[in-house]
Amino acid sequence: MAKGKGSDQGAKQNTDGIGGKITPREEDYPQWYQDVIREGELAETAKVVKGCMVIKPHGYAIWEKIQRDLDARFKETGHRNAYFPLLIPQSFITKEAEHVEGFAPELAVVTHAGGEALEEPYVIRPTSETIIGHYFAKWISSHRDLPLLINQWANVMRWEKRTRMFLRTTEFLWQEGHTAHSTHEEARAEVERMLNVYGDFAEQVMAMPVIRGVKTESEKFAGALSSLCIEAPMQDGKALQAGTSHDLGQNFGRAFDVQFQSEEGKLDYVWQTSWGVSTRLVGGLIMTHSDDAGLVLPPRVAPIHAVIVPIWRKAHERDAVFEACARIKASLDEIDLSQPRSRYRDFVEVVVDDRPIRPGAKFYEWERRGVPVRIEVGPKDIAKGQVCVRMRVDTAAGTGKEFIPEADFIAGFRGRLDLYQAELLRIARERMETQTVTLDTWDEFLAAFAGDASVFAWCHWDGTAETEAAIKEQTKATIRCVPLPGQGPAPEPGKCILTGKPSPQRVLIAKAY
RNA sequence: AGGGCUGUAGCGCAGUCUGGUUAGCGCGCUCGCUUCGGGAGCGAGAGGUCGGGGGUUCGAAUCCCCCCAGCCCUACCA
Repeated sequence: MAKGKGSDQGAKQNTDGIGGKITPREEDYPQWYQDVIREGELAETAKVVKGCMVIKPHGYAIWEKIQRDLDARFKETGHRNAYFPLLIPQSFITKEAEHVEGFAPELAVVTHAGGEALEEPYVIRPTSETIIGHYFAKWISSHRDLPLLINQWANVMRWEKRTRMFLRTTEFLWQEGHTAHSTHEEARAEVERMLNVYGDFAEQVMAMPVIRGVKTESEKFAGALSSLCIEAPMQDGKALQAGTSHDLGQNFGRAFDVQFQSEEGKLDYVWQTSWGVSTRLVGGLIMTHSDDAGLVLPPRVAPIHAVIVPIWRKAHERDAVFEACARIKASLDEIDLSQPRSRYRDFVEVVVDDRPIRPGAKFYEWERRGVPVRIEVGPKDIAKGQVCVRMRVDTAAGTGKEFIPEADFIAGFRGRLDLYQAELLRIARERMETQTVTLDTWDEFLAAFAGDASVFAWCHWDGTAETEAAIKEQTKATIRCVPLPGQGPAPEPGKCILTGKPSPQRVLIAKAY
């Protein structure tokens, strides 16, 4: 076998041992996912608490990036943050019939406090519709109090049977928007508006393409009239429900007696919505971009944009190299990455890795952490007034080692990040296209979902829950959503892929996380 | 919740079947010297409730019981 001359050959032979091993995706995708999280120092399983995770600083910093961008978008659309109790009186949960049925199996309940049994147990919130409904009832009495647009950043707990880091943990961090409106039309507009906020965020900030759609009756939120969602394709062809936006109708308004007096003086129940995204997004980020060398981060969610690795041998070189590193960092520090009309200013985050270990070891480490840009500064570079640049992933934003005049590099840095961001989205979209198929026969369908395989399949469906369940039972694939206008193939009638009965349009089917 | 696999140092593992002195190995970690543009070399070190509890035994990482946790497959699930 011919030996590759590229450095990658040597690297592969040494992946176990120093640091941990990252299992290649083709070998074992779930193991790869866990390896990336461990080696990227994103999180670890709590172990001492079932199903929970410890989010480590680098992982949490990504969540903070996500939070900050979304928070600005919520405020931009008129929402205000508030905070409600973690514990909810058990009786609240039971007030909305469908809601309690949906959540009862996964509730954690506090039965004792202060050394005594509680008269009425508290539920640890799995979501806050009920307790927020209670307060909405107190806050709303007139149409002048509407719309009421509230968001909460919080943790919630759902006792899931099976957990996976970031994707489904017992406790997770999220935001939940809760709004109340005087008409159903207005509430529906809000539901759509926030779904689009999520969709835009996923694509623009996370560089994660999504399909926007409507959940089927069996997949919708417990207690909602309907649920909109964004579904993101992962590298293994499975779908990740990355965000949901629910039309709650008047269900919770009735359950919690949230009434308002209209302009005409009539009493009516409010129309409510709720919408949320969670730390699951971090899992989606990992499975959208990362590779066998570890984490890959789009610049807009990267806690660190660039790492500078000083290269030197002799003591007298050291000072000059460190000085150059400090100068380059200072120049990069000044670069403003803020988006137009942003509520917050964002500057380039740079780390100079001056630890006394060999450069190669640093390269591997920062690659595993997903830092977009690596800069090497050595005596030769200083002599030539240049920097050596290597992007985390080869794209149009940069390929291989580039040697660039320092001033040009600084001047082009923001553009480089923007292009890299765009390239990651382009690559993800291309992959989505290759994973997306239009299927018309059940044989094709069975083949596409054989074993552990999954694709994004556009198929006709007769619209019945029975067929939906049959598809799931036979293939483990589920109807992810009925696409919104502009998503997926243009609607045209056809025949259900399983039953042959008439279908008005194709729906998205995939295995799901 | 059912089935399977697993739990020994930070990470990855051997040892368990067939019980027996101070529980090993690789990497990582600490110190020293030489090194430093893709995971350095040599030398000297540190680091362990063998997941937890109970039992059998002269003696348990090893055998038995219970529990906890993780991974995979079902089932369940915004």
